Amino acid sequence: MVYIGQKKRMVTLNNRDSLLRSASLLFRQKGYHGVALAEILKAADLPKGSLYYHFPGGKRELATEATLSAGRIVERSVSRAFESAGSFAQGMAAFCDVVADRLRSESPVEACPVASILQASTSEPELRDAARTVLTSWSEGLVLQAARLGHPAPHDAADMVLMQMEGAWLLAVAEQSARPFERLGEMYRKGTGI
Amino acid sequence: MVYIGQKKRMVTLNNRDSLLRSASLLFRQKGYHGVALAEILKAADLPKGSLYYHFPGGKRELATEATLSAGRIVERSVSRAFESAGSFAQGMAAFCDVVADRLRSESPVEACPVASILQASTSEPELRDAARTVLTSWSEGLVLQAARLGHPAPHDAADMVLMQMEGAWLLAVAEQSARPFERLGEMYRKGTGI
Amino acid sequence: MVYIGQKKRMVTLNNRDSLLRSASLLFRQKGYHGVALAEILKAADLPKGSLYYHFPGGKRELATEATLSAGRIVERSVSRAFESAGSFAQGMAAFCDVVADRLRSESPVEACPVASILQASTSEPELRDAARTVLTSWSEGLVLQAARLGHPAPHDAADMVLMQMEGAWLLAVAEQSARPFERLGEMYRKGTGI
Amino acid sequence: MVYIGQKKRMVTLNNRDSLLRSASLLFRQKGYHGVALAEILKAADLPKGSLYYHFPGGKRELATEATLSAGRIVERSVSRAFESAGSFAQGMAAFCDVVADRLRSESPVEACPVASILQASTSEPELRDAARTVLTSWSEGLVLQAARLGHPAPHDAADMVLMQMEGAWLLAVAEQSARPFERLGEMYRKGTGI
DNA sequence: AATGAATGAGCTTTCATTCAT
DNA sequence: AATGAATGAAAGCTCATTCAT
Repeated sequence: MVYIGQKKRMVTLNNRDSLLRSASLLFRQKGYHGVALAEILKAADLPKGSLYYHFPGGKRELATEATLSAGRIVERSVSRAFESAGSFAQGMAAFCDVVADRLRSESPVEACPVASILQASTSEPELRDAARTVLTSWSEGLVLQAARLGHPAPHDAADMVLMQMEGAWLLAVAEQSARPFERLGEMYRKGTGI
Repeated sequence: MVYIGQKKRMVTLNNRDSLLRSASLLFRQKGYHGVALAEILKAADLPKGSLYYHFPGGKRELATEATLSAGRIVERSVSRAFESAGSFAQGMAAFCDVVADRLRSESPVEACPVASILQASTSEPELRDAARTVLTSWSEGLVLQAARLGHPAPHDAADMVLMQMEGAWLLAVAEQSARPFERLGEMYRKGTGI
Repeated sequence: MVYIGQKKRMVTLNNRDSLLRSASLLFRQKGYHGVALAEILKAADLPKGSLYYHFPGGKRELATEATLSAGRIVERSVSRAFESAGSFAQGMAAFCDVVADRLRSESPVEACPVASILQASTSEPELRDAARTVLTSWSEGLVLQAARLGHPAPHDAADMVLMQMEGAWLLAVAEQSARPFERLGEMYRKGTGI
Repeated sequence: MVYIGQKKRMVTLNNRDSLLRSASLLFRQKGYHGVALAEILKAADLPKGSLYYHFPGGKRELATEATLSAGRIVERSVSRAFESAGSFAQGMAAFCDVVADRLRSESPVEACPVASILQASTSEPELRDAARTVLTSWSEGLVLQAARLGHPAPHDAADMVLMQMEGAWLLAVAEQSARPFERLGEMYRKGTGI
C-alpha cells in the first residue's frame, strides 16, 4: 500500500477498489451465490469487519458496484477496439481478438460479469438493475459505433452483436477456452458475421 | 398422482420426474447455488428424505440430470421448428417464435438450462460436463439441419446460431421479456440473421 | 450359498450369520455409532429390507448379538491357548501370540469387540449388558484356568489379565500394530507379567 | 463469566475453554460419533455459530484439542501421584486411588479420553494422531518415574502400567464403578502389580 | 418369508450480517 | 474510522426405521 495524496482517503479508496476487483473476479468465476464474503475479503487481504464499512449494503451492494465497475471496463475495451476500425465488422473482429486474448490468460475462464450476476437477480432485484444498466450502456456504445461506421441498421447491429458476444462468452466458459471468440472473430473477417 | 399400468413402477417414475421438473424450473430461475433442496422438494411435494433415494449423488446429480433432461426438450423443439422450414433462416425464425412463445408464459422469465448450471461448474465440475453434453448435442442438431437445408457453411451456421440463441436468452432474462427472441426472429426474416 | 439340510432354514441362518460377521467386523473398526446399517448390509451383500427380518430389534439387537458372538470366539481362543499350557503365565503368553497373529492380518487393526460397543452404551443400555456378559464370561474362563494351573490368587490373576488384555488391545489400535501383544507376551515369558 | 485482567481476552479464552471442557466430558461419555455438536454447545451454553469461530476445523479439531487437553490433565495427575511415592508400585497405587476417587464422582462413569476418541480414528485419522500423542506423553512420563524410582526395567514397567490403566478404565466403564481401579491399587499394594 | 421404496428427524457445516469497542 | 468476535438461520446430507406388497 503506497500512500499518495491524503493518507487516509487513499487507503480507503484502495481498499474499496481492492474489494471490488476481488469481488468481480470471484463472482465471474462462481456466480453471486457461489461466492462467500469471507472468500472475497481473503482475496482482497482485508479484515472481516471492513466490508460493511465500505459497502453498508452488504453483499448486494458490493455485487452491484462490482458489476457496474466491470461493465465500464468492458465498455472501454469495446470503444478502443472499434476506434481504429474501418467498418463495424472490423471493429467487432478486433474486439473478439481483445476478449480472446484476455480469456486465454484466465484460469478458469471467467464468465461475463453481467451473466454472473443475472442469475441471482430473481432473489436480488437490485442486481437486475445493475445488469440492465451495463447491458444498456454496452448497447448504446455499439449503436453509436455502428452509426459512426455507416452500418445501415445500427440498432439491429448492436442487438445482434450483444447476443453473439454474450453467447460466445457462455460457450467460452463451457469449453474453458477462448475459441468461441476466435471463431466469432473469423466469421466477421470472412464477412459472415452479420 | 394417476396410476397407469403397474402401480409401484409409475409412482417411482413420477416422483423422480417430478423432482427433475421442479429442479429444472427452479435452477433456471435462480441458478444452482440459488436454490435450496428444500425448495425443490416442496415444489415437487415430496418429503425431505426422498431426494437421496432417487438421486444418491445429491444436488449435483439432480442438477446434472435436470440439465440433460431440459437439454433434450430444447433439442426436440429445435428439430420440430426446423423440420418444416424451407431454409436455415426460416427454421431459425420459427425456433425463435417457439422460444418467444414459451418465455411469454413464464414469470419470471427463466434462463437457459445450460446457462443456469454453468456458473456453478467451477465448484462442481460434473455440471460442466452436463452443460457441454447439451451444447454439443444442440450444435450437432443444428449442423445437421444447416447441411440438410443447403447452408454453405453448416458448422459456422450452427456456431453462430448457438451464440445468438444463448445471448438472446440472457438478454431475455435481463429484460424479463421475450423481445430479444422476437428481434432475433425478425432479423432472420429480414435476411440479416447470418 | 450351499443348501445343506432344510433349505429355507439354512438360507436364513447363513444370512443371519453373514450379517453378524459383517457387523462385528465393522463395529470393531468404527464403533457402534460410526457404522451405518447400509454399510453392514452392503458388506454382507444382503438387501436393504432384510435386516429387520433377521433382527427385529434393529441396530441395537444386531450389535448385541454380534458382540456376544464375537465374545464367544475370543473365549474359545483363550481356552485353546491355556489348554496346553504348563502355567498361567505360559497360557497368557500363548494367548498373546494368538491375538498378535490375528491382529497382524487385520487392516486396519480392529478394536476389541467389547470396547467397540461399550462407548455407545450410554445411549443404548442394552449394549452395556452385552459387554458385561462377555467380560464376565472371559473373567470366569480365566479364573478357571488360573485355578487349574495352580495360580495362588485366581481372581486377582483373571482381573489383572483382563485389564492387560484390554489395555494392550487399545494400544494396538492406537499404534495400528500387534506389538503391544508381543510386548505383553514377552513380559509373561520373562516372568514379569504378574 | 468473571472478567479477570483484559476483558475481551478473558471472554474468548473462557468460551473456548468452556467448549473444550464440555466436549471432553461428552466425548468421554458417548464417544466421538455419539455426541452431536448441538449437545456440546448446549452444555457450554454457547450459540450454534460460535463453534466454528473457535474451532474452524469443526468437530474434528474440537475433539483433537479436547483429547490433548484432557491428556495433559491426566499426565499431571500421574506426576503428582508418583511425586511423593517411595517406589514405582507405591506411585501406581496412589494414582489408582486418585482415578478411583475421580470416577466415584462421575455419573455415568466416563471412559478414558484416549479410548473415547480412538474408535473414530478409522474415519478421522487426525484423531489417531491426538490419541498417540497423549499415549506417548503418558508413557514417557511413566518411564521417567520408573527410572527415578529405581525400577529395573522402566520401559516394561511403563508399558505394563499403561495397559493396566487403560484396561481398568474400560472395566470401570463396563461396571460403571471405580472398583477396577480399587482392585488394581490393592494388587500394587500387595506387591502383585508388576 | 422377504424386500426395496420411502421417510423425517437430526447431523455437521456455512454464511451474511451485527455490534461493541 | 475500522474491526474481529459473535450469531442463528439455513444449507446439504445421512440415517435408522417403517411398511405395502
